[in-house]
Amino acid sequence: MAQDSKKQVEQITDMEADFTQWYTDVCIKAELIDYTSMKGIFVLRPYGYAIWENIQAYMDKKFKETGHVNVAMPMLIPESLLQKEKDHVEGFAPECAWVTHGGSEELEERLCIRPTSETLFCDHWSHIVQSHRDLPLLYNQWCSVLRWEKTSRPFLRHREFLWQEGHTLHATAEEAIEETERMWNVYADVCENLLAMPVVKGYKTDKEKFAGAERTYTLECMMHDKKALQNGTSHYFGDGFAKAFGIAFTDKDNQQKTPFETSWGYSTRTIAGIIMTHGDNRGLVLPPRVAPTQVIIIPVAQHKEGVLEANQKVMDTLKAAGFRVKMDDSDKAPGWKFAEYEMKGVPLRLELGPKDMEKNQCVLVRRDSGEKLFVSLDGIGETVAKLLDDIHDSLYAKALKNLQDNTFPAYSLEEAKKLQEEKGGFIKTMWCGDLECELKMKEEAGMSSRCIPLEQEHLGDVCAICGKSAKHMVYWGVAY
RNA sequence: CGGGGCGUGGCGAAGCUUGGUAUCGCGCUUGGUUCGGGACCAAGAGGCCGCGGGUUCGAAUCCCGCCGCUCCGACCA
Repeated sequence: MAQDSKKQVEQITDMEADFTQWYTDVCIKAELIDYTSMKGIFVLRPYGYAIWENIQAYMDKKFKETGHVNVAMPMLIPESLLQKEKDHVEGFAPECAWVTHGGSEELEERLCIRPTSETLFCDHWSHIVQSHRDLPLLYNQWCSVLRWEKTSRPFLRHREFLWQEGHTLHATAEEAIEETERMWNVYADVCENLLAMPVVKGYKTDKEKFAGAERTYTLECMMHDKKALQNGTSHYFGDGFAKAFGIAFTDKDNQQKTPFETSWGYSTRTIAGIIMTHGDNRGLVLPPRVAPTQVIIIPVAQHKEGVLEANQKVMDTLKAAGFRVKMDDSDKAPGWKFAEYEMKGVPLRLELGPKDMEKNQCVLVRRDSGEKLFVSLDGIGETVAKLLDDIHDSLYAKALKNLQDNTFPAYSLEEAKKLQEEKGGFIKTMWCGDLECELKMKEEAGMSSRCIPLEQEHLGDVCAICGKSAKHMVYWGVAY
């Protein structure tokens, strides 16, 4: 037994010993991802991709319910197009990859592989928008984008990554702002109700906002190591892009007007969030609503008469009830299977052997708590449904506690620095709104502003950094 | 882009100091015994030792150059 448990811990580095290594181990050993011969470009393996597919299915439904349609834009952006909006090109040009040749011939104009598609949507819209009757345009696309990052890590920062990018165009600023906030709320719903990840909702400071945006709304999550992960952003562009691209429409009053734009994106980065929010030293812990397999059935003593049939019957019942269920009837030892599916984060394990068959019961084991339950096979569907909901709720509660327990107010730069060094997490302070203070916080305490939360608290009247009159309460933290 | 670490069957490593037939564990294949927390026995398969050059009778090992991965910084919607 001692040897067995030793073998288990050798598989995955303890997160307390080396959080970074733990994270990488989980990504690889849970078979989410594989490295390729290209730096920063990864294979999403079937199990990892299946998580994304579940997120995709949930989000796509929400997008369509809120009136959006999917489109497919080109992968390449001519340099001249990218350069039309000044802030935008300054933000993205340094990390663009360029296509310079077609076959053996050098191109007259080089083409950027899309790092994001604002410019493509704008160019397209400038062709098709004429009347107020053409608005709003509520578009979304599922695609991959390329950003030539200097350092990369699985899910957290890829050079190529999968995401969705929504782009919308509206007749009025009010409508566009409403849309930006609507999609921000959709993202919050995804985080909380699908992924069991509590969020801090707020908007970015000027320093941290998206290149070309007037306002960036963000969702900030806290990871197990108390670092911040930005999980979904929604941008209000005003009419800046529309003006730069010459998009105009004739309004009801026969006046030429410039429309207002939004964009919002959510990427596979969220899978890093799932891992670092819920995972433990045995591996991945998946929230039930995105888990590719919600219940893994492990027949015990499967060579004995009737065991496989009994297990098959339970699987059929659960499948018919709409659960994602698998049975592992391979000839591996049961202990191996237990460890394997724990590493892969399957929320519930169902064991069924001869002893259970006699009693018309099975064993259910929760991945999140390890709790072992002996339950009747009658009404197994209802039992599983309730347990999966319980697991979701307790994962959320645990993550929320981590967020709350590690968020601290500070009233001076010195205090913020000390809190960051000793405790980590989110530090909230009052702030005057000046860039210099933001830079000073980064310089002295190593923290960037995470967001100006929607729910403001009055911690005092003056900026914790410079002592001048305060404008907002800000969350600070070390970010991924 | 700066600093550290590492490149040897699928994975993890030993061998390198002191040059001389490619080793070990896990995994994989086949057969058998097992089966309620990572089973056991037996027989097998699998290698441009990261790449290129040099020294040498002979290089995984020594020398020069390059490439890649990884961690920590800086940078990053």
